[in-house]
Amino acid sequence: MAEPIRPIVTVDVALFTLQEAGLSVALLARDREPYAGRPALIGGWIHVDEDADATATAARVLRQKAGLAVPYLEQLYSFSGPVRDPRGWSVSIAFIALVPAANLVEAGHPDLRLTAVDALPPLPFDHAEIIEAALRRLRGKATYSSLPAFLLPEEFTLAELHAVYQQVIGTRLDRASFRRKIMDQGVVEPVTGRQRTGHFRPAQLYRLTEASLTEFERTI
Amino acid sequence: MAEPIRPIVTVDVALFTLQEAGLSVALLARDREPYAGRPALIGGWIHVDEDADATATAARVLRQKAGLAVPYLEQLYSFSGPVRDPRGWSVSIAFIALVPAANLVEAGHPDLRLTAVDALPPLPFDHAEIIEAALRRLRGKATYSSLPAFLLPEEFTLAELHAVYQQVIGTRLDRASFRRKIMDQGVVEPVTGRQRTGHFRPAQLYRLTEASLTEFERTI
DNA sequence: GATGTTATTTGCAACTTACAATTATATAGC
DNA sequence: GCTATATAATTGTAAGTTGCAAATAACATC
Repeated sequence: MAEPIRPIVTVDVALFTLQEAGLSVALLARDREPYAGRPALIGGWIHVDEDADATATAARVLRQKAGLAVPYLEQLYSFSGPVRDPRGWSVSIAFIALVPAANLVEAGHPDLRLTAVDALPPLPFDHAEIIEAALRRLRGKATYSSLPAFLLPEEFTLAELHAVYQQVIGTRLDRASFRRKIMDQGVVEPVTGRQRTGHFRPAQLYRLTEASLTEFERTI
Repeated sequence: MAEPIRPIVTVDVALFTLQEAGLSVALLARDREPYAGRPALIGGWIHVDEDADATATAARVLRQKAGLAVPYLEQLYSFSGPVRDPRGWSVSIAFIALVPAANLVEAGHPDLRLTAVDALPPLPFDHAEIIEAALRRLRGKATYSSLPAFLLPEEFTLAELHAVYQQVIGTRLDRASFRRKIMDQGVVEPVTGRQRTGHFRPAQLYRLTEASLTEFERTI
């Protein structure tokens, strides 16, 4: 039996960061057809001669097209079908990446355009759907993991962490309960001696205890 | 620029059911090379001329190779890389399916072999890794959703549901707390009038209130 | 009707969470 | 220096959850 026709396989990354305008996604003008010039998710082909897996493709595409190494990269879902790409039956292995805003400004490609997730333009392919799914995952995981911390630089205050969780989840969270949870779960550790000083009482600086995602304990 | 080489794309399904031996996965002897004759996950190629998306491929493969329509089918993760398949750089879009044991016995293909997840044989490709990831997802979602209920027939007693959750999660759960949670979250509704009668006090029969997965409420 | 067994509910202590108020600590102005 | 001010961090408490144990309910069988 002859081998069936192979679909097109690409990787797309929903790269999130936090700006004044709120949670934002990075869009990049497409450099070729279809939809050349239109802003879209950062994406590209798998290179079977160099990529160790799809995650490596995502990391390479982020590096080559956006000039970035991201502190958090997670596979989201694979979108597929005959019509999502005009070139034919296709699979997009979609990823979520989180990056502190400072990294994007310093290291990011100048063509990157950050758009608040509540003010997205029309997007090519099914990229709107991918961003929607990414937001659902992001908001879901924020309720039981350290995920939102990857939107902050390595050292941060608990007040900043609190604010980031609220922005990601989209609701107000009690200050005292939030601190207790984060401390009890051992998500962060104080950076000994280091305090952020402003005009008022200085805040203790913390960092994540784990370089990777930590999930909170939960019972049924 | 020439289009890059397309990887192989297949779909693999980790089909779970519950037997006396505990949570089990369905394995099927492979009908062609590579690894012809070896038991492996149910899987197959995407047919770009008939499949609406990868989920449709998974449903078609389950129907054609296992004779089954499953009440629960969810995309798990895409596994990829140059060495997982001897034919070359490949992507497997992996799925989780749950089915009540009775369905498998009645409708399932006779070649299906059910193997307890704690007694798996060596498996071809990265199927052991896929099953491991599927179990992690299954156990994770069991703590905050109706997922394990899809291993039961449409009508079930709360004692049965309790037992299934315990088997999936792998720990003892308090009877009273479990009942309260399931009832408070509105996961099930009583089948009015219907009771399962045995030798002792008959148990109320319930069914899921939603045909699809329901997640429990949770706060950070 | 007494007994055995499973189904279901109840009571309560321990633990969590939401909300409000209090205490702590810096700068800035005088 | 002392006070005002603003943010950081903790504490107190009521309301809600969960874990554990015991009590109550309902049927079949003898």
